[in-house]
Amino acid sequence: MSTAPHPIPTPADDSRKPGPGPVPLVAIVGPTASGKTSLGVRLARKFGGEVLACDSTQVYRGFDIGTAKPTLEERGGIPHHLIDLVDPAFAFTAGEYRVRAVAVLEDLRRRARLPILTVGTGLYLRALLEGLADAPARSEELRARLESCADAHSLQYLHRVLQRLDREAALRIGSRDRPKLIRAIEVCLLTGRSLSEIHQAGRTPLEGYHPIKIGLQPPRAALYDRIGQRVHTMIRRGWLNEVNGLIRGGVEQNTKPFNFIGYSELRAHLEGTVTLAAATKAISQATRRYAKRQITWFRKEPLVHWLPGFGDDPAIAAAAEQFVAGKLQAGAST
RNA sequence: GGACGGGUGGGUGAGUGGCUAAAACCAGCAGACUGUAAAUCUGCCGCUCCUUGCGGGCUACGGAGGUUCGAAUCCUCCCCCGUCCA
Repeated sequence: MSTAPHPIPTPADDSRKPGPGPVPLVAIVGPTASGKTSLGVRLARKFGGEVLACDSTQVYRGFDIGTAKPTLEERGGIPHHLIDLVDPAFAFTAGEYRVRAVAVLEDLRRRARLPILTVGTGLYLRALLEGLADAPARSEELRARLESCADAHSLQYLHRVLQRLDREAALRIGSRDRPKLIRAIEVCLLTGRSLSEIHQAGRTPLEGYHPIKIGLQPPRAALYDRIGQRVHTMIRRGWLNEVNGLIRGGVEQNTKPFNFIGYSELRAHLEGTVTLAAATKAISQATRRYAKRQITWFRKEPLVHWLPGFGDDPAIAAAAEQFVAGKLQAGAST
């Protein structure tokens, strides 16, 4: 047992907070290709749940195969939420995700269904569960100015600007980390307060849910192997056609989802710049690096019950079911 | 058979006598990350020892010898690869 029990509300708590008590929420974390989708559907079937994707890429309409969006068949009749929310030109963010996810959670609560999150994007899970600081959303105009400022001068220049605005953030953020520099400066200029100050003020965590977190941790070599296979499968399923359709449909090359792993590589192949073999190799490699970053992030995630294999491995799935059943029972008996 | 070109650390590849455990890039590993996060950034990356230091030892540039205070770098022979000529 790698998780500590969740705090059980005492009568005193209940009297202070009238209304329905905390409700369980299952989150399956793990790197790409670890079998989260399959496990999510299985748990949903078993426990009367619905799946919520927690993935920054699956929210984009039209980007299906490359983002490993579950097919209708894979969904097995289980409702899936937080998929296909926006068009490619839209810059979807963690803040936006939180708002949408909370709405879905409330809906499931009303209908007494168990939410099951399949989490590929650690930041989004954190934004949902722990909240984000009270910082403003991105401002496209301001960012455009900061971007051109970075181009005109240098990233070092932006870093010096940040030093003046927010010494602490400047120490934390590398002088070559463009997106983070820009966000920190953006927040300072928008609010007149420093990002560090805003962070210190704290976050507002999600209330009324107690998370049951399961982590999938297949052996590294097996995971890398499966990633390679999956890239081929995706191509066999028509990923190239998908990319072709997006291009012909007028989706701009510089939109956010076109920079997801695979899309730019396949676009290059369609334009004749690289062979399919080279593109495939590059995609597998990028996916492996991505999986590694996810693993690094999830290692720090608190209170995760780790299982040493793929989510579609029957033994692992059975262990997950057992764990969730135990947690649900413990929660129900209070 | 002859003429060239080449064999460098997991890969590509720089390096022509000391500043070289050997550039750079890739792969790999580890880490960071509060509104672009499938993004972005950072560190490590021959082995080993300790008093963890711009520290010591060992091994390393196809192989074996040699020249030299000192060689991945020069010489000799051998092996292998590529291109061309027969």
